[in-house]
Amino acid sequence: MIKQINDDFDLERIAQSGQCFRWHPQADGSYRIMHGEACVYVEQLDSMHFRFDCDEVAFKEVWRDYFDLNESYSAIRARVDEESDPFLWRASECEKGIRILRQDPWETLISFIISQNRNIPAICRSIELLAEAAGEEAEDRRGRMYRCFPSAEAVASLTQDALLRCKLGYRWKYVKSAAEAILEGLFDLEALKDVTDEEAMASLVQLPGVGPKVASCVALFGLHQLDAFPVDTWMRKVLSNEYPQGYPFEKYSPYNGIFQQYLFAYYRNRLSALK
DNA sequence: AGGCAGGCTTTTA
DNA sequence: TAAAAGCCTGCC
Repeated sequence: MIKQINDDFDLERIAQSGQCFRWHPQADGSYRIMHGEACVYVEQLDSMHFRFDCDEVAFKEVWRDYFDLNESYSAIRARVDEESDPFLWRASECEKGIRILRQDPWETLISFIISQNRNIPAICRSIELLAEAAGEEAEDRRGRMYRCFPSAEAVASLTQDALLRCKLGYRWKYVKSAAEAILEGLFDLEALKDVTDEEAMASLVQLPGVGPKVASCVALFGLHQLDAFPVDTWMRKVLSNEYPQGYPFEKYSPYNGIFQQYLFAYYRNRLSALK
């Protein structure tokens, strides 16, 4: 099924943006993308055309929403002025095509708890091991098996040893207690979609192993709060090197998170070697 | 009280 | 050997 998308949409840039960990490049040039219970193959044919290996119903009910295709990123990007903010302008020109995926809040929470103090290949490996250990098995459209992201119940039932075999290290306790809090109804992730990003952050940081960085990633990537602005080691460098007099958050509200993605990707993927 | 050093598992380059 | 999309604890 071929779709024409008339907006910023670049699979490779999204894959390298660090927001998703279950996009697997295939030999045929497509990505195999797992999301909750679902799996799809997507191939970019040119700047506007994409082959989705799924039926129309799945596209309408799952993937159009997941890729946030009802939002115009080019319109949001047009808010940046080359004269007044040349660094962000260059970053957004170079990285246009990134979109903020509407990922599952639970999967996002666990993924970013796992991400702390680790690089991306290691994060992806732990998530696959966790899916292997506790996720339901399913078959994709090409007849290959895959593992869904495991439920809170399945994760909560894993032993310390099983979690350590997923290479979680000291984070195993954080993963387990987050799963237990959700399972016991002490923590309602879905309800956080309806509160402000400040309130969601305040709530998320109460979970053990969740600090400001992980909480803002969950708000942005899992709750689709587009104003959330994760600050990690790379963003600290961007802010101190490029915006020593302060970053204009008010100017880009309520889309600070989208611009954060351009800055982060631009700095990490293109400029880091130069500095 | 609030800031800061040190520790934490493992992988990657 | 250092750094990696950090966070927690304990100390001052």
